[in-house]
Amino acid sequence: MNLGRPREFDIDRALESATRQFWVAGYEATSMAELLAVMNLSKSSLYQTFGSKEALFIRCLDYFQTSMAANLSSQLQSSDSPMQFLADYLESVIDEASAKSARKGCLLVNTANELAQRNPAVREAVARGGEKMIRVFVEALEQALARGEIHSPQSLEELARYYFSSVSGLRTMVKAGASREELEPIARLVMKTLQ
Amino acid sequence: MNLGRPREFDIDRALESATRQFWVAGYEATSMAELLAVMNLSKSSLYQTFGSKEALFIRCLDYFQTSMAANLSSQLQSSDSPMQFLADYLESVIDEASAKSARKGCLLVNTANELAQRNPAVREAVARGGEKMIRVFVEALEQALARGEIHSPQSLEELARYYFSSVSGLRTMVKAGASREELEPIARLVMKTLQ
DNA sequence: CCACTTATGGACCGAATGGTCCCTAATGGT
DNA sequence: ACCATTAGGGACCATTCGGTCCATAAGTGG
Repeated sequence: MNLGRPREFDIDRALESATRQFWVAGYEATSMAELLAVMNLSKSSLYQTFGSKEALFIRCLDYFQTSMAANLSSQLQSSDSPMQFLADYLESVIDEASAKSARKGCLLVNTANELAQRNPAVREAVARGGEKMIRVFVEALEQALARGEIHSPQSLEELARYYFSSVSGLRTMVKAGASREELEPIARLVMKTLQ
Repeated sequence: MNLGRPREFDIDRALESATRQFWVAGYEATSMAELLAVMNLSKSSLYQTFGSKEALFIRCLDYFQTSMAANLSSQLQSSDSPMQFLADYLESVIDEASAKSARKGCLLVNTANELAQRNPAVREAVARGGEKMIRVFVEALEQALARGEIHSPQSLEELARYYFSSVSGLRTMVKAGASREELEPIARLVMKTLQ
């Protein structure tokens, strides 16, 4: 039984717009006014549905996390080789360096740096998302191991964390303005370390 | 000829206080009111001396960069071995993970992620600072090479950038709440890659 | 059709934002 | 002594911030 006036907007669409805004500008630099504009909502709808800026942000983090992990998983599945998948992802990070559009990076990494350590709820959401990404990387490494493409004595868990950390580092370099020429050798070293 | 009433505060001391504040809270989340408090200045003094929040911030970035590079250099000099110096620095990053106090990371890395790509002047200041740190790392690697502690065929420049990127990645992991146990294996992999 | 519930638009809010301005204080040069 | 120049205290400013509230609209179940 669905009582009351029906909602006129789609929550997921609204979340997607909000997520993009937070992604580009960060949490602090995004105002409620901007969110209302991109989500195309009235103030009361937003507050009634999401409660507060912070609550909305955490919803966005989870939304991002979910779609990001699904995306990565499907890319892994459709990839020829798991190691190639990992190399391709590094490459896509580097591609942002020469992109004309905003280098927005990864919302989880941005958030980890901006306010994860100041806000416990945010930190947990970031940790959840990071863990999900790492699970995908572990899966890729498992496949690689089965194919004999990995000879490292490290645990796959550790390798996946190393890879995730390396991605985060590359992302920081991209944001700081590093060039593709500077980043490529780094990515190659990372891939070499995995094998 | 020094005309006019003499300044009653020490610019470097004021910069140091401001830097610490930006370091802990980030740019957006630091208000002028907080800056006035920690710098112990009146509004007019601050605006007369530094011009604006953004200009002050860039002064802070340069202040940070200078003292940071000097610090690293002296640590390298007083270290037993250059590779040990690099390993120690990674360890100091990891130490923050178990620290009770705020995990403030590195102001340059924080800034790269928060607003380097939105603000060109800031991006340049961050790039300057990053380059300075990389110079120290290159120096360490040169000493290590001379001692025969490096066998990698990579250029030292590339290795130094790899190392810097790895530090940035570790810092992100720390901010996201990773534990020392998760971080140690990453640091070991990084050091292994350098050799 | 009515009662109830939920959604929406938008006026309104106090507090905080970064920044300006003016008046007075303190110095050096002449 | 006095004037030019710079420093400092703090009132003041428009704007923006995140958030609340209320009247009205739009549905559903009885």
